Amino acid sequence: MNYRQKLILEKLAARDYMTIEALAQEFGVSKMTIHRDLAALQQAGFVLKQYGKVTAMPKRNSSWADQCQMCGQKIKEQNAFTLVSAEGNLYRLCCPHCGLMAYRQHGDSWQTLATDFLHGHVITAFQAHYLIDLELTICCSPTVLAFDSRAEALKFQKGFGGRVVDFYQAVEFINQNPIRSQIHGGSQ
Amino acid sequence: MNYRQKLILEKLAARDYMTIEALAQEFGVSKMTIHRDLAALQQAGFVLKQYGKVTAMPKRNSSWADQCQMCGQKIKEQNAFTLVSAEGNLYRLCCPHCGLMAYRQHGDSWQTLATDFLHGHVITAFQAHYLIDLELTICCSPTVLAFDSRAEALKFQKGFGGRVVDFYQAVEFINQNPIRSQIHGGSQ
DNA sequence: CTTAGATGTTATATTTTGTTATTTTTATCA
DNA sequence: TGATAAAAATAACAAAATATAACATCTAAG
Repeated sequence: MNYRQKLILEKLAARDYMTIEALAQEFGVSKMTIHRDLAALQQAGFVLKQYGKVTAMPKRNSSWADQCQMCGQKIKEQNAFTLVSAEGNLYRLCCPHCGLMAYRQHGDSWQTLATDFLHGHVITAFQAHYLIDLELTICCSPTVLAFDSRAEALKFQKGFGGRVVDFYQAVEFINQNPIRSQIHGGSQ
Repeated sequence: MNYRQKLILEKLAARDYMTIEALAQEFGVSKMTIHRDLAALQQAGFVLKQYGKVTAMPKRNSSWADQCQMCGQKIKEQNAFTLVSAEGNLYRLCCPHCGLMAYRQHGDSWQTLATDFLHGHVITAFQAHYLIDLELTICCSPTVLAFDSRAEALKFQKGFGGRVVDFYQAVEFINQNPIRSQIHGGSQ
């Protein structure tokens, strides 16, 4: 990353977004050069290029939301779900149920993280095991629980029933089960 | 380090960056000589050469984050990962899992440090040995543990399974996001 | 005088940037 | 919708800026 690219990031930190045109003007350089800078920055995961403008990727260590952006409930770390959409928006959800719904809405996500329900550690959502259709309601209904270990998920299932599925099967499950609270209508 | 090189460092401490051209002028010396000075300073880790410009390396005594900048968890020193990117930004991560993910994002980094999981001392990440695919979850999943000694990593592996790999293999492991129905399947 | 180390000069390689032509995306209107 | 125009992105190439290598020159110490 060169010095101009660093400056671009600093400018972006202050504003909401910037146009390619404006950046080219400010640095007295061609738009092509800015395009190249932004391509590099996007490659490195710092910004998001968007037809004429750039937005900064969210800083994930600041302003950690404590309300679910899907259903509004207070988020408990033990069950939390985090999603960074391809558009660069950060979503914090209260549980895999809301997390998977958000994933469905924002589809092509840049990063998706779930929390192991038993140990409370963070897991890559794609690799997690999900327990659905179980005889227990935690947080939202229909309840979905995330587990790191399939063995533990199966043990949990012994007591509470349901099915242990992978990420995409869980998304499919959410798709088929109409739910009550939905914030945005936009889906593709 | 000669006297002129010491002066270059002093000048850089004051400003954000300097051009090779300007330095050559200020010292009344050819650009080639400045190039040689900067090559030496960069070799010693004091500056960063950047096609026409030099910037000083960051001072690492400032604002030591205690939250992982990848997943947000509180950082335990025993497992911490530190990354100084080429442009001088400091990243603190909770474990090698997040550390390697950050490395993937920030690519060519100036300095990358892991912590030996058993003894807690800092090691150069490139020289460390990593245990992946193991039957134990620490901090994040998929768990990656860093060891200074390969022998100790192998002993650890005896009990908890997994594979001992080098830095680049570990990065490769993190790069892959396989959708696996079973994580702790004892793969060798 | 000889030699080692530092510096300068020149030629060549590499990187970065700008320009143009072409393709892709978005907006507009019937 | 679907056709069309406008805006923006991309690719390919040429030009400019910078870096590097090889060698020449200078200086100081022995």
